[in-house]
Amino acid sequence: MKMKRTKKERQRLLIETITDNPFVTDDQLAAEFGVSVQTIRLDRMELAIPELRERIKDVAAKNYENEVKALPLDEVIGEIIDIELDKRALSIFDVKEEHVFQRNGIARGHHLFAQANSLAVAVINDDLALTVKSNVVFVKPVKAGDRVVTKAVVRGQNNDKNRTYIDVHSTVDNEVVFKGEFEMFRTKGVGETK
Amino acid sequence: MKMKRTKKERQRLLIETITDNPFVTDDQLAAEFGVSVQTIRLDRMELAIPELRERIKDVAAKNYENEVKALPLDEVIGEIIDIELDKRALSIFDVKEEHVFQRNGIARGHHLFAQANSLAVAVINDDLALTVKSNVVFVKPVKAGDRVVTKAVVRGQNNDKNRTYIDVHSTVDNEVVFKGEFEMFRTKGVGETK
DNA sequence: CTGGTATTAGTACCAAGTTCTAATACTAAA
DNA sequence: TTTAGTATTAGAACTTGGTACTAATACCAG
Repeated sequence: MKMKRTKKERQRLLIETITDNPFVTDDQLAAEFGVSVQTIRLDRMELAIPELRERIKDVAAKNYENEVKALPLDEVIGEIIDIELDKRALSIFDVKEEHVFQRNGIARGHHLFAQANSLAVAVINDDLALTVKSNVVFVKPVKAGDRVVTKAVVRGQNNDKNRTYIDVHSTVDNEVVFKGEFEMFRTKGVGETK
Repeated sequence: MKMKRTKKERQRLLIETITDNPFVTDDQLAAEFGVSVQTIRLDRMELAIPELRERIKDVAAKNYENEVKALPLDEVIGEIIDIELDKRALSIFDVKEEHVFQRNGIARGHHLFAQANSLAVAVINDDLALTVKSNVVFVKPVKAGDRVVTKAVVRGQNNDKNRTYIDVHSTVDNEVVFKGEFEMFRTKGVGETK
C-alpha cells in the first residue's frame, strides 16, 4: 500500500511483525509490506529469520520444555539432591528472573516458602503429609541468580497426634537467608508399616 | 521389527506414541511399527489424528495461550478483587488440579501461602514490600475446585522499624481454611510521601 | 473359493518453503 | 550520460511432509 521508506525500515518492521506473530507466512508479509515474496525472503535471509514452520516448531518446542519443567516444578519446588526419609533432606533452587520482583530484583517470599514446604513434605516417609502450621523468617533478601540451598531436619515426632516437627533453613553462599519451623500432619507414625 | 499383534493394538500404541511426542513424522512411525507409511496414514485417518505440522501448530498455539496466563499468575497468586491500600485487600484463587497432591487431591500448602503472601505484599502502599516473618496455620484441607477467598487486614504499624503487621485469613464457603500473620518490611512509613 | 478387511504401492497434487540464476529498476557517482 | 552497485522481482527446480485417490496384493474366515 504505502511506499516503504527504506529497506532498513522494512526490515525493522519485519522483525517486529514476526516477533509478535510468528505464525505469519511470507505471502502475508509480502502483501502487508507491498513488496514481492522474494524480497521478504531476501530480508529473512539477511536477518537470519527462519521460515514459518521452523518458527512454529520453535514455539512448540519451547512449550514442550516448559511442560516438562512445569510438572516437577509444580510437584516439588527446587531439586532434591539428598534425602534420608524421616531424618533430613537437602534441595537446591536456582532463583531466576521470574521469581523476583521486577522493581528491586528480590525474590518473592512465597518461592522460598514453597521450596521449604516442598522439602518438608518430601522428607516425610508417608503417602500423606500436610502442613499444619509454620513459622518462617525471611532473614536476608535473595536475588535472581542466587542458588538457594535448603536443608530440612526432622526435629521431633508425636505419634499420638500424628505430627512431625521439621526445621528448615536456606542459605545462599553459606549465609542463612530463610529459616522456618514446620508442623506436619501424617497418617502413619514413624516406623509403622501400615 | 516385531510383528504387530492387531491393528487395534498398533493404533493404541500410535495414539500413545504421538501423544507423548507430537513431533514424530509418519516415516518414523512407519519404521517404528514396521509397517508402511500408508498404513500409518490410514491409521491417522481413522483415529482423526492430524498431520505433523498441524500437531506442532497446536502445541505452539497452546503455548501462546499459556504465555498470557503464566505471567500474571507469577506476578500475583490469586486475583485481587478489592483493595484499600494500607488497610485491607481481598483476593480469590481457584484451586485447580495442578495445585493439589495427586494422591489425595489436597492443595499443596505453598499455594495457599503464596496467595496470602502476594496479598500481603499488594496491600502495602510502597514500592518495596518484603516479607520478614510469618506464622501460618493450615486449618482445613483445600481441594481442587474450591474457590479460596483470602482477606488481608493491616493490623499495625511500626514506622521506626519500617514494619507493617498484617493478618490474613482464607476461607472456602465461609469456612476458614488458612490463617496467618505477616510481618512486612517497607521502605516508607504510612502517610509518608517520600 | 469367495469376501471382506488390512496392508502396501504408486501417482498427482499442495503449502511453504530453499537455492539458484537472471532480469530489471533506481540511484548516485564519475 | 554512462556506468556501477544495490535493491527488487521473476522464474524454475527441488524439498518436506504431507492429502487424496486408485489399484494391487495379502490374509483370514466362512
